[in-house]
Amino acid sequence: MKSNITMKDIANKLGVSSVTVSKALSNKEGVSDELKTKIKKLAEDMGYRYNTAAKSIKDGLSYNIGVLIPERFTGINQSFYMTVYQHISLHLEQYGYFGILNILSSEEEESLSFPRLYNEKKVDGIIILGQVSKPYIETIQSMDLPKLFLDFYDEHSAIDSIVSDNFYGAYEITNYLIRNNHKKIAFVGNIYSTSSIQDRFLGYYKSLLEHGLTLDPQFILNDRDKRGTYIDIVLPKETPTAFVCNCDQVAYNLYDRLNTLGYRIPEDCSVVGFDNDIYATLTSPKLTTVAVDIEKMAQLALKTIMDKIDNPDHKNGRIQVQGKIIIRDSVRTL
Amino acid sequence: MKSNITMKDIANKLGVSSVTVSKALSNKEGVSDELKTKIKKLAEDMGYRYNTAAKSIKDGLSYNIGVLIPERFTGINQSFYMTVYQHISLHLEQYGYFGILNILSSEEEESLSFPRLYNEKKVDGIIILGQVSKPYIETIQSMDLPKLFLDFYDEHSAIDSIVSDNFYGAYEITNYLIRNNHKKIAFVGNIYSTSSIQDRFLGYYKSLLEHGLTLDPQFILNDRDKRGTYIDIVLPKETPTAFVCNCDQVAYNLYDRLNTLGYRIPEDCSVVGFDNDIYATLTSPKLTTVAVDIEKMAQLALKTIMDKIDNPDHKNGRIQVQGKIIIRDSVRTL
DNA sequence: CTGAAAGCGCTTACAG
DNA sequence: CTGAAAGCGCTTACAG
Repeated sequence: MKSNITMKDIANKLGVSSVTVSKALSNKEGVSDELKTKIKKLAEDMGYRYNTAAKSIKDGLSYNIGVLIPERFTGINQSFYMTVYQHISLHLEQYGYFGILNILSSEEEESLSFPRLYNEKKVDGIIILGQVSKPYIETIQSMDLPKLFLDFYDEHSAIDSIVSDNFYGAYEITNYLIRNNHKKIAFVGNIYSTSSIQDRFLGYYKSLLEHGLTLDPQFILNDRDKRGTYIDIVLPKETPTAFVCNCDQVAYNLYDRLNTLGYRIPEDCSVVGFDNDIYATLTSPKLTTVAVDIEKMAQLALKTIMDKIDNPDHKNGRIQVQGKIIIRDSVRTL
Repeated sequence: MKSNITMKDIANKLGVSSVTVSKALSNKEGVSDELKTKIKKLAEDMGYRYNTAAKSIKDGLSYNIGVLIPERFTGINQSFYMTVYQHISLHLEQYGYFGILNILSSEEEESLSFPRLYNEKKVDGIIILGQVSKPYIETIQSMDLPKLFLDFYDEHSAIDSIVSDNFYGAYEITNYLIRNNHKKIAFVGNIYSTSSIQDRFLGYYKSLLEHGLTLDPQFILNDRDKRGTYIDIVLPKETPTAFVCNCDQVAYNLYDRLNTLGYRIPEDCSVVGFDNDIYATLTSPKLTTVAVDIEKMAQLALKTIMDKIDNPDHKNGRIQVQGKIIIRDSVRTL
């Protein structure tokens, strides 16, 4: 099987023109059925493969979508974004597209450089998966390409985004704790860190408000520093009966902390998380949490970016995807 | 900033030819330094982006590497291959390449269809990450493209492969158990399932042989069915004092099983794993295991595939990357 | 139904 | 040092 068969090669063998071969292989009008069949058969036999690059250069599309993940979200213990990427990659199939992963290094983010993906016109659109710094958002905004934020958003930015419904998710799971007669409920997370955490915090707060519970500032527990590195969680003087953690991994960290201090879960303290990722089922007891609908987020993200490729003026604004509470064994009824 | 600036646009503005612009931007000989600087400056100002597709069509290279992962290795709880993919994606940077993930569906694997990645000439080489069926190996072999097996190999296939040193890794961790005075040591894994598991089993066996211990067939415990789905692990009549699990996830499953049956780890039973993935540190007690050098595997895989792109006759054969034992808390000295 | 011509954006080989 | 010509593999618009 010779390398690099082109339409011309097929055309020559059959004594027709490459235009005819092109039409036949892409099922266009204007070729007799007989010839069409003959061409397809020969193409198959010769091991012909379509050269996408040639098409790309014609219509200015790469048929690739870029997924940009900031380096700090790609640690060995943070499989969430890779799982999202996996779903995206799977659904790209139905659009005839492929996905290119570009991990954004911290240096690039700080020096505000464009991702290589962009400089080399490798993609027709780009999904930014995971919060980037404010200045870098401007860099992204200046890119001449359809773009979409996934799993975060920025108030000042006009860029479309798709997020899980952090606010109502946290609201509902806090309601669940209150229905189980908890009153001293702490929130675990750095509420200045990302918009997701902030929204989850506010959902938690809304639930407290609705139930006439006061928000004790001591019950907002920090889980990470400014750069996103996890820190030891410091418990307040009075131990809460329940903890709303901003994500499952932090719930996992909290389990450790509580165990070390001699508290049993859920006998002494109830804990809930958010994300329903691998940490939720690997802990003991298994974690009650809010499941993010990764499937739907990936699907919507692709639909949106494809719409924008077709029509650059297409606007979706911020779309929130509802999650659902998964009840496991980490909450006790008081 | 106008969309789609080309070299011609820059050339027109400066009253030079596009050939000169091409030379200037790629730092070729034959343009005065003065003009070169002027061209680069203008390109920057105009927001020019290089069109890789045009280059692709010239030299027949896509500057992409494909990573093919069989669907069954991409479950929510199987982050290992995604981690490997992540490392690959990171190292691709230094070659000026990008990575395209193609998850191979079970239907494609069964119907022996080429991955879409191949049919559309999207990549210059392909890394198959995770064992595929024997018939599908032949399909891969018939692909007219540099290819490499990562984390598995096939004896009949002439395709280069990079694997972690399963044999010696298992050998050494079994030695470690024996040094801790264990004598009744079981192996957990379906030894007909993949070459990795087989090799790990044989390393375990070598250790037994060397220490004059007999291999009791009842001490080979099955962990999965033919299709790779995990099954309940059935313990032998006489309980071993130690278990060599073929991977960390199975060790995790075994922990569950042993706990249910009332055995404590490591007081009653010692357990070791393989891979040092997320399961190793999320279990309690933390798992003593063999760390696979993902970093080095990814690096070698890329080096090899790039060598093959440069020279299709390049042959590496099977390369084994040494792992190392990570001692944690799941083994007790008898 | 079939095909010659032109063009997508770049590079290479050659001429001046 | 600079550029006209040809070509990579395909498609589109048009002519026959």
